[in-house]
Amino acid sequence: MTALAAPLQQRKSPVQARSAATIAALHTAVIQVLIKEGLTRCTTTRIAERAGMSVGSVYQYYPNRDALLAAVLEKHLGDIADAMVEVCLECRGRPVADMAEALVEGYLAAKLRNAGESRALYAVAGERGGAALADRVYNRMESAVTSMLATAPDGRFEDLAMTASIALHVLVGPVRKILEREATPEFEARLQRQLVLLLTAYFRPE
Amino acid sequence: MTALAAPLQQRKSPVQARSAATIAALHTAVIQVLIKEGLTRCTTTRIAERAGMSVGSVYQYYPNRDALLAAVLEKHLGDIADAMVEVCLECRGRPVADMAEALVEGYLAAKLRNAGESRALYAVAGERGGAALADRVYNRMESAVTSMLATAPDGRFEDLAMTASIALHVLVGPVRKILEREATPEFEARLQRQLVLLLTAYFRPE
Amino acid sequence: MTALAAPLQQRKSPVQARSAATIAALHTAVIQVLIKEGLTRCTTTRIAERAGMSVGSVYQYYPNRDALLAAVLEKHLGDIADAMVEVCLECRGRPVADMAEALVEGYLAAKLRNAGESRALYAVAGERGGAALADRVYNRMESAVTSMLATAPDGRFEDLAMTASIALHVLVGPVRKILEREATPEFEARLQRQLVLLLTAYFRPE
Amino acid sequence: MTALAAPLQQRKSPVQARSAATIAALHTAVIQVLIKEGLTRCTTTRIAERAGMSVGSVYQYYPNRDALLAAVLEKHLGDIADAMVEVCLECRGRPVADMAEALVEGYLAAKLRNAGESRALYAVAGERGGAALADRVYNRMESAVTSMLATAPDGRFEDLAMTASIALHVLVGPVRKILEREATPEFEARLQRQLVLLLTAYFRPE
DNA sequence: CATGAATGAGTCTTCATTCAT
DNA sequence: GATGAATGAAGACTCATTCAT
Repeated sequence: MTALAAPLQQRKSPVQARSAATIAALHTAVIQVLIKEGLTRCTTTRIAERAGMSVGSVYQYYPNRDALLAAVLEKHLGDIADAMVEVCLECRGRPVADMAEALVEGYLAAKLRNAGESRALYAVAGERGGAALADRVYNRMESAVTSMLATAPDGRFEDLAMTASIALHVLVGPVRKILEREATPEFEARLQRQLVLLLTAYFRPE
Repeated sequence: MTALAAPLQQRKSPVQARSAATIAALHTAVIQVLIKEGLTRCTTTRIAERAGMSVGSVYQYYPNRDALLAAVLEKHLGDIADAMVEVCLECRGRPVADMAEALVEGYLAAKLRNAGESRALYAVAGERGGAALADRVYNRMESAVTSMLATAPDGRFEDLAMTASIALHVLVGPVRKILEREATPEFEARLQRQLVLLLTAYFRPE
Repeated sequence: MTALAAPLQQRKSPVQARSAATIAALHTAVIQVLIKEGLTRCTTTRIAERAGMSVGSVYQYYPNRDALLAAVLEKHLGDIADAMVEVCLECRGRPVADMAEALVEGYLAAKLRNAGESRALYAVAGERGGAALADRVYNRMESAVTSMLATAPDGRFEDLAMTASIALHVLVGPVRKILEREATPEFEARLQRQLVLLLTAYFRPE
Repeated sequence: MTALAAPLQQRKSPVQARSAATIAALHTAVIQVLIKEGLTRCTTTRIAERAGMSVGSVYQYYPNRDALLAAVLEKHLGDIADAMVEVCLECRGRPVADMAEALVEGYLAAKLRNAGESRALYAVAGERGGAALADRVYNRMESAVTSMLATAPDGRFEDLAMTASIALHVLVGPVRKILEREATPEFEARLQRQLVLLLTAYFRPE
């Protein structure tokens, strides 16, 4: 994989119904192969086989391997962003402690919902282009968080946009740590609690 | 690359002096090729060429490509860990605000010192085994941070080890964000300040 | 393309009118794709798309890709042969100088009328079977030229059939040369004049 | 094959001795596969197999298939040009009849010496880039012929350079005709005689 | 010890052809 | 008859690794 950012779109859109199912099957297959074999061995052949179709068909939907991987990553990140945006909308006007909790819980939930998928895609995101893609998605989340924070009755923000950005990126590292090992639910709970404390303290200093 | 975790050690240690220089050249070459060509095109041949030696010689020092990449990643992370451990030792007994500042500044400095290298290695770290390797290194840093925090006269830690772990991992996301784009020094300064506020607030709640 | 000579004929002849139009569209499409993409990338799908029909329909008219290409080549050569035959008929009984001029002018005109097409088909003619096909067509022209030359009042032919054959093949090289580069009209004129001189001298030695 | 003209040179030049032999083996293999299988089926794998080496080795010497084919064509044409240039040098100052004969005989000899090779390469020359390559080589021959003709005591040339060019290209068609079928020696002799007459008449009109 | 040519399995990608709709 | 998605064999090319020199 070289230029993940390149052609993200599918090639054609065959009969919608079948198309959607096929694409879903493809994405699932990518995740599975990624988990089972790793990025390097996540070849078009293996993906097609796993998805129960021929290699040629893969190329009916995506112009090349990179585009397929990028699409899967984009979908994954997009889903998370969607979840976060919703969380942000729900918490408007609430105190920062609530916001902190919602943010942490929402992000953890979204990432852990498909732990395997999340884990598998770190490799894809590390590739050329993966970062740019992630960046785009994170911007959407930052906007949502920024808007939400602005409505907090008890927030004190010296640099609102930056605070929102940090609040979000701060979650990335710890959550990845959990994902990379097999964390116990108990450990998860401790971590979650600490992250809430962290953000709450950050949002309402002193 | 398939199993980054595999054989991390070099094969032999010829006349120490030459060996060290060669290995250094190899590591540098890996970084350069990684930056210029990306992980996929970071081949043994290209690395050897860049390092001014023959492919065969590479195999004199590392059993295979993965081991070489892993060694480079390990060295990179190790250097950062070293820097952080030192920072932690220096700050023992100081107030948490100082610790927060030292931590943030130390990490940022270490990562940004070789921004290209840091950026290039994200892809390697995303591969199979990269996470395990990172984990090992982070544990060392966590210990150092834990020890340091324990000496803070004004700290209040409900869950010290976890706090140390989070304090560290919390820096990962924001710093990566900076690295992935071309951030202005001004932006870096703002980010750094916010991160210090974040950790300070976290270390001394209420 | 493997066996150009294979099945040269179309499969069926549906409502004649539509059929003819479709086939014409197909031939045009072949030429266009050939010019734009080259022989290797002149695929059935691309041809069909260019011709505004589906791949399946192409197979309604030709059993396979080779047959289609062969048909186009045959048509091209056939048209040229037709033009030459006509020229030959018109010049019966005229002096060899007139014949030489008519031959040269006729051939040049026929080839240059669709310079792109002519150029594009060289690749097809180079393939297996292309030569055999060309041979057949050239025989027709040779006959016509032979008949014509036999009526010349001032011709002196030691080996009439051979002379006719050579008179024809002699034009091939120079004309191809013109086609392959972008020749100026002025250059064309010079070449044409020289070819007339050549043939005239050949037809009436001493 | 798409851009024959592209990278004509070999990639590296390994130890000269072996290199030369390997390249020769490769060229021979190309011709053989071309003859046996045709251009389309003249694949890198088949060439390598025929040459008794692995595919990888082919790429040690040529950057891609096109470059290899182009090199073979270039060598072929170059050899012919060499022969023709020599012929031209030998005939300086002689009467045009001698020149005509030398030209015809030289070209025929050069082409028929390796009839199979000549035949096989028509397809390659038909591809994109083949023409440009041929053009370059023909220019060399044209110069030689031009120089030679200028020394003829009995020549009358209205347009010397053009005459030389035509004299050369005029041979292309008829010779190809002979090569494409299995011509009898007797037929060859007749053709040769006629071509000599043709050029002689052309060089010394009236 | 160093070198770098040779190997050949393994990748991605394309395309002629078929056939269910 | 038309359509165009599916197929999968086949091709070009790469690259980790070895080993004779």
